[in-house]
Amino acid sequence: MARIVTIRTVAERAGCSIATVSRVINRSAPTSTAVEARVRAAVAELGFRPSEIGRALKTLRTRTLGVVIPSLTNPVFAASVAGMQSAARERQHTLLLTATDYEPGAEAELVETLVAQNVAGLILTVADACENATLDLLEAEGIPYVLVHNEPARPGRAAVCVDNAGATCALTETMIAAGHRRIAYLAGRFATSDRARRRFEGYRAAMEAAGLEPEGPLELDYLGDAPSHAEALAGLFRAGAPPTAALCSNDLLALSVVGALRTLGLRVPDDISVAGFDGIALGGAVHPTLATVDTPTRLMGEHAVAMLFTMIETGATPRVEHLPFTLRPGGTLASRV
Amino acid sequence: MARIVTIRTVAERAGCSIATVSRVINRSAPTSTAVEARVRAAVAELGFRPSEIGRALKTLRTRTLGVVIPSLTNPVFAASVAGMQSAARERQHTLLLTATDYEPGAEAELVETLVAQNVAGLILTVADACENATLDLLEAEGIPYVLVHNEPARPGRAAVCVDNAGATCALTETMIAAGHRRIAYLAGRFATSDRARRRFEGYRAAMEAAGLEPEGPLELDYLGDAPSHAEALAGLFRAGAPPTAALCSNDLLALSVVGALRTLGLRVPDDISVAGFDGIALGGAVHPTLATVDTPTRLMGEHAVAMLFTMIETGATPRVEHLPFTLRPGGTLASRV
DNA sequence: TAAGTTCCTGAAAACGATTTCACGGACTGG
DNA sequence: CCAGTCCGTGAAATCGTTTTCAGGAACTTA
Repeated sequence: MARIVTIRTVAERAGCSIATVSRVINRSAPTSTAVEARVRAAVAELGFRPSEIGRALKTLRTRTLGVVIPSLTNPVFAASVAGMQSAARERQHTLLLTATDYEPGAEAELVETLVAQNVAGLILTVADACENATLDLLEAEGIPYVLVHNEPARPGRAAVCVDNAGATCALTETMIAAGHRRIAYLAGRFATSDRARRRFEGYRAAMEAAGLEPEGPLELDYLGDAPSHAEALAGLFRAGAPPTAALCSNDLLALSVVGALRTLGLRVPDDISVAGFDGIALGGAVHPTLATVDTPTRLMGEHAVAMLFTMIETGATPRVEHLPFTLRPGGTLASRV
Repeated sequence: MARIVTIRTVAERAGCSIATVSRVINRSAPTSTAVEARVRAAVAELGFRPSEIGRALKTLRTRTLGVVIPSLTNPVFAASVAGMQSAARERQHTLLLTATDYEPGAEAELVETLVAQNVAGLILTVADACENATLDLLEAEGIPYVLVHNEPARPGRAAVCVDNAGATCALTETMIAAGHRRIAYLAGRFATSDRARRRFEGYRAAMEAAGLEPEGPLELDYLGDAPSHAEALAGLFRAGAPPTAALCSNDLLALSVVGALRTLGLRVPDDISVAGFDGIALGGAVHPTLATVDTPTRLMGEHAVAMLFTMIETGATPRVEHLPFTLRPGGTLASRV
């Protein structure tokens, strides 16, 4: 039923060949004004839109970018995808979106699916940006890609990210300056996030620089709910000297931790301070507001698309772009001086 | 560079024709075990994946579903897209995702783009499901689509949604039962959401049934921030008899309103109760927790995909599927008895 | 006027798959 | 042993574009 009007229909109507129609549509070669007018009229009357598939088959290039993220449920990824979508739309491209749902083997499979669709390029957030056979494959095949959120240690991989270690270091220094000495580090599962590892490094560096003993990390199930977190956290306070502050590897975790602490009868920030990482919008809507590292999530998505396009068009060599972060003060972080 | 290995390469390697390779891959016709083994070996050795584009051109049908939503930034839409993605993946399909960013003319343009890509079907959340030229166009072209979140008054449009009016009515009744008499209704811009209108109807019905005077709706800028909301809300309380409760047309608005009320020096729920609609996860993470209507957002996305597939495969006639909602009690809603 | 340019146009060959059609070989049954 | 079936296979057409190549008309220039 759909797509009954092809370039051939238009050519017939305009009384010319399909080659000429193609030329008019793409302005790929000069045409006489008379013919051009007839073709444009025919296109309008028939409501013709060239099939992206026919075009893609010939050129072996689509106007589509493949996206692989862990999950849309995390507002961080949702925001960066929103940025990608808007940047892609500006360039007349669309997004082929896939999510791994934190399933280990899914990355490779999804990338394969996307490559089979001849995407012009890929934007990914992966579990591990260093040892990653899938990325190696993309490089071997010469398919351009950009990482978002990931911060590859190894050079040669294109990425848009923040300085995770530096930001966490700065945040930790702020906590230390506020008088905290025993600061716990809570992380989502390291296995699914090299970012959590980088952030932990920043925490450790700051603690050691201040002559303090870094703890943890205490790994919490990323997908866990507040009750399961409460149980895990209770252990921290059975010890002789409980922490006065908890640094969480991301905001979603931090919000869950605040809730869990509340169920344990602890007041935030009076009994314990909490801080997160990411800067999701809702951190500012809750009470007390969440102290965190504000990262330009949406902008990261936009920049990733921009970088991907320059790679596609100019064959530019991959590079890592660090976007600025800011420390966002919040009610969950109190002074102990 | 990419995709140098085609079905022809495989045929050569396996010593047979491309037709046979196609048959083996798709099991579309019986083949001798010897040939089949050779083909499978060749496929594996060469790492061949059939081009979706070549396939699509011949069959005029892709394994892709087009999605149009207002914005990924709203967790409601992010969650339903997550559901779509997972349901689509189960059926070996991918999502071509687009967002209007609440821009009025964008719907038509995005649908056109998606149709040009020969999507197998579309899933949309539109501003107005009744008077909608874009949907009429899809019907005229015979392209299957399913609405999500929208609740079309007019029959003949496929949709997955909740009973917006009924749910709001039930929520309003709960508030009335809790002793509230003056209940304000706060809505995002009606222009961009027929859902907000349906919900308001439910509120009005419940108020009138209880012999109370419905108010408003007070339209707040959906994209506005807490300060701008605070200003608008201040007016409500300058009047002689301020409301004791505020019903918001969605959770994001409700959270923002709670924050705005706080800046006005009003305590929630002591001075005023607040309730939302949608049931976003973060409503349960804040303190006090947000009273709301819990809608199965992710499930709606999954069901939309399921419905779309039955329409595609069996040509089933469009129908509206109502999913159940539940009233979620929360700390923002206090009793006035 | 003849020859050489330029410019516009159309015929036809891709691109990578699916699918129809026909053919040959290996059966089966009388 | 022959006719009739059946099954596996390959050649070729097809899907909707873009692009190359060559030809013809309309010029310019000598």
